[in-house]
Amino acid sequence: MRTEERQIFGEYIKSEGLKETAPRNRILNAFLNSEDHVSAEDIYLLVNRGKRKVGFTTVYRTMKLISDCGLAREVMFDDGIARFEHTLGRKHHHHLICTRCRKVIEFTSKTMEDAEQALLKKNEFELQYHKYEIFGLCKACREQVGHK
Amino acid sequence: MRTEERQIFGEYIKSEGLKETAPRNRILNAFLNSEDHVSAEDIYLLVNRGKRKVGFTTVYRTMKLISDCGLAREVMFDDGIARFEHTLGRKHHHHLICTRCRKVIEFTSKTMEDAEQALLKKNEFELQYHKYEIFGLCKACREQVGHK
DNA sequence: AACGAAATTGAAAATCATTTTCAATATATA
DNA sequence: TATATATTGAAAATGATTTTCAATTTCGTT
Ligand SMILES: [Mn+2]
Ligand SMILES: [Mn+2]
Ligand SMILES: [Zn+2]
Ligand SMILES: [Zn+2]
Repeated sequence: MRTEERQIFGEYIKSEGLKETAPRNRILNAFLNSEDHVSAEDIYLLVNRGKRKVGFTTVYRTMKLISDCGLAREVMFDDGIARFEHTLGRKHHHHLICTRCRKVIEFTSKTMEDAEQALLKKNEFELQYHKYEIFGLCKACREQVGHK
Repeated sequence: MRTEERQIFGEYIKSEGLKETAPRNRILNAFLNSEDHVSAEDIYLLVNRGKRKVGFTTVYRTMKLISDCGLAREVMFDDGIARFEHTLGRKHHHHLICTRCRKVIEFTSKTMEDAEQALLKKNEFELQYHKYEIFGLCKACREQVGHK
């Protein structure tokens, strides 16, 4: 499984004159088997469930490679912890983040993108990247907290 | 000048059983005389231009008081440095940030706010706060960099 | 005006995610 | 297999912010 991703990573490694190693493959596997928005620590824990250990440093370095070759994107919410999400075959999107249970809902909005285009034009601003994050309570948490 | 702000701060200090001190007043003055989006370091430098020195710790602590009493809001862009902006009499807004010269343009958009409302309703999500930050090149930088 | 309880100050140490350093180890090409 | 080059990971460094704590200041009460 995840043949395409592994191939992209392998080719990137080769093209950069880097070497294929066991730690790198284990980290790539952990990431490919993970759900969205995993931190370096998440990966570190996933990768080190067995006997052989991989260091934190290598996790950080390899997640950078995985990002650089186009398989992941680093997102930074409000807690100072970088997280990685899959990018292959995924569309650009933004996030609704539950401050209680940390659930993340992804969204896109044509209306908003259009409004942004107009805004950029009006301010003669050239977009490089943007982040739109909405923090609050998800449905489940809202019910548990008793907000109406 | 800035009578109202000083009064709000003074009343907050009193109501919390805190004490009015020279360092606090100097930091408040520096903030009140500053433009938007100043960092703790900015305030530290402004406050320490003269003879008497105020420590970094006190700047951080006092900026928290200034925020807590409603005169400032802490905003965190992409560089890991907290900045403070004035809130008294200002409307909610978001930011266009030039990655080259660090100029910040504030904006609001009724269209976007409406789209967000629809999004929140659709996802049964209760808003607490949100951030919308657009990074790119301002007009001046675009011209200097030679982007069309 | 002086007293004294309580708050404040700021230098230094701690925090915490992430990065850098560097000696030991692994990979890949000849 | 030899060798050049890249990788690893423990430990130290980083950098913004917070915490600690002994010395100092504030302010209501004598
Ligand atoms: Mn996402
Ligand atoms: Mn602003
Ligand atoms: Zn939730
Ligand atoms: Zn600019």
